[in-house]
Amino acid sequence: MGATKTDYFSDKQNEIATIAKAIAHPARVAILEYLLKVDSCICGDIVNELPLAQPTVSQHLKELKNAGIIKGNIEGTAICYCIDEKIWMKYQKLLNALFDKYPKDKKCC
Amino acid sequence: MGATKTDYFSDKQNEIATIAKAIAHPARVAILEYLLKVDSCICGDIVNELPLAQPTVSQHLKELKNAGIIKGNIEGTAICYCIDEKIWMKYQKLLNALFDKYPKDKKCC
DNA sequence: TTTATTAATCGTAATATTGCAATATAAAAA
DNA sequence: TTTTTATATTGCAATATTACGATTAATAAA
Repeated sequence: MGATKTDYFSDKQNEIATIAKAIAHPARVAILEYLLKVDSCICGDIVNELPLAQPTVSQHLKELKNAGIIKGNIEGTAICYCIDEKIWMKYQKLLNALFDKYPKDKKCC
Repeated sequence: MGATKTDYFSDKQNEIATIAKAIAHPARVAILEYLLKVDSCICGDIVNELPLAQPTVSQHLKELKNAGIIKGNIEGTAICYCIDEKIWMKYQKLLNALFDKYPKDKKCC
């Protein structure tokens, strides 16, 4: 098979899995860290920052865009990428909500 | 290809990607939420909780174990699963460190 | 010992992901 | 218009993931 049975799970469970999937590749982590570091829109030098071919980087950018994490504005020939603050905060909250569920008073193990 | 070029990225970037990958499936999110909800070691009823076949659940449990997130103690015929608190907290911190990098005073977009 | 019971492993099919060369697209520069 | 520059898309090969039936392994119960 290979296809995830998303129908069997709740919307929230699928959403968390989708967020995690977007971050589940070191190249995409590197892209996000770079966007966070430069603290501005990046026009064009993302490909030069990564040790991957241009089509590969473009594909990873597409996945981040599909997840809503980043957005791109056309700026002449280049495209200006940056993190979507609203979605970024939303995803942080969703992941934290999962991690915060750990009980304060553990009863075993 | 299909194989991630982990050599090209930093240990931290790979680590974050690995954590995210472990959570990047709704079944694994469901397993974690269940373990968090019952707040105790679970001996045997994880398979019944999920809408997937036993070998599939076993495989997902294996991935969570490989990521270090859960641990299993043999308890008679059953196996007692629970979340590894230390790793759980560590992963929360690592993900939060990434999300917290968002600049307080954004300069563009 | 024989018979459940529970979970892991094996084998395999279907699908997804990763990566890149080649090509296409679109806008700026000459 | 032609050329350059920057990014996207296509097509494909290699590998990974997801899922499950069949089987195995290990312990408990009869």
